[in-house]
Amino acid sequence: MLLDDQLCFGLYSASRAVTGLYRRLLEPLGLTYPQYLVMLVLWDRGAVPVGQLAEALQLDYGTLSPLLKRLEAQGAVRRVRRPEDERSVLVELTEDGVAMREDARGIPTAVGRAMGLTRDELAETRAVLARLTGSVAAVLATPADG
Amino acid sequence: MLLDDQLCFGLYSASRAVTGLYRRLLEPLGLTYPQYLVMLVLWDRGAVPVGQLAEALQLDYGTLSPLLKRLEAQGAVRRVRRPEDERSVLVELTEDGVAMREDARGIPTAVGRAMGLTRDELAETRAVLARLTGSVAAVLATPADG
DNA sequence: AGCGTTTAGATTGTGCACGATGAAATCGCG
DNA sequence: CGCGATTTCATCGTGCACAATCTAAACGCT
Repeated sequence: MLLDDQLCFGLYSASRAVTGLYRRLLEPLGLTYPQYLVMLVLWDRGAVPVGQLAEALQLDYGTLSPLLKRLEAQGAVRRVRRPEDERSVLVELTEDGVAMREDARGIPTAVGRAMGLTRDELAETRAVLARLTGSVAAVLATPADG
Repeated sequence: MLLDDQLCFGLYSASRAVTGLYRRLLEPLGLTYPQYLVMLVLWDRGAVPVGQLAEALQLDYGTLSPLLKRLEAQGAVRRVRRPEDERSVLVELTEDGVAMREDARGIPTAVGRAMGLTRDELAETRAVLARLTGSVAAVLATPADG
């Protein structure tokens, strides 16, 4: 029942440390880490509805709506209601948002370097964490006990 | 530059999934995950000053002060200024706080099961993440570039 | 003793993260 | 066609997480 014996705390610490690293790397771009994740999806896929962002990032509207509002306020994205379905809001990059991609080019490798892991360790850990996330999500998906 | 290719996103997702699992497990105790981490330290060490909690959890006063205030409001801990150094605040368990330990007994194994990893994978991942956290922290400790 | 410095902690402001609720548009079924 | 159900998104409230600022107590140096 000790703190450092539990993987959870390691996970929690590592996640916060990495977020802190992104904070420094993204500060020149004026982005936070979750905002950067949204930009990654948009750079890859182009315009997507809010719901697809929510699914890709596993975040709910309560988190994404104000986040997208801030991204829009700073001119990185635009939100447009889709004419063929007025419920849906399409999030698309502005020119500034497209241009940001250049400024963010070096970030993934910088983060990779800072982590100080071998290529194999990176891949292995990524795979294990994906399995872990899936397993935990499955447990959480069962309504009552777990 | 894809989302799922990056360990960071795996880390971020896994951390949030595990926190969600704790949310469910801790709900009967009326604790959040960070509050539970504080309780773990107190159950292990007894009364400690706020600064030691901050160091153990790698959180700053801005996070801990209100968190401890809430823990005190619900009767799990007490905060007492130390007479021999009035700057320092000692956080100690109340009787209710001590008693909570019993209710929390099953949580670590429940989490371990939900993660669905082998004992070796758990240990290995914990070790890799500790190294990663240290490496990132070292980079962040260097003032400007990284 | 006097006074600047350091230390321990609290407070404030911003931005996630999530549960709960609400509102509008669309769909489906009789 | 009418109307309840579903889908899509926004809003609100609570609780982290962190940077910046502030306060008060203790320390150190002359």
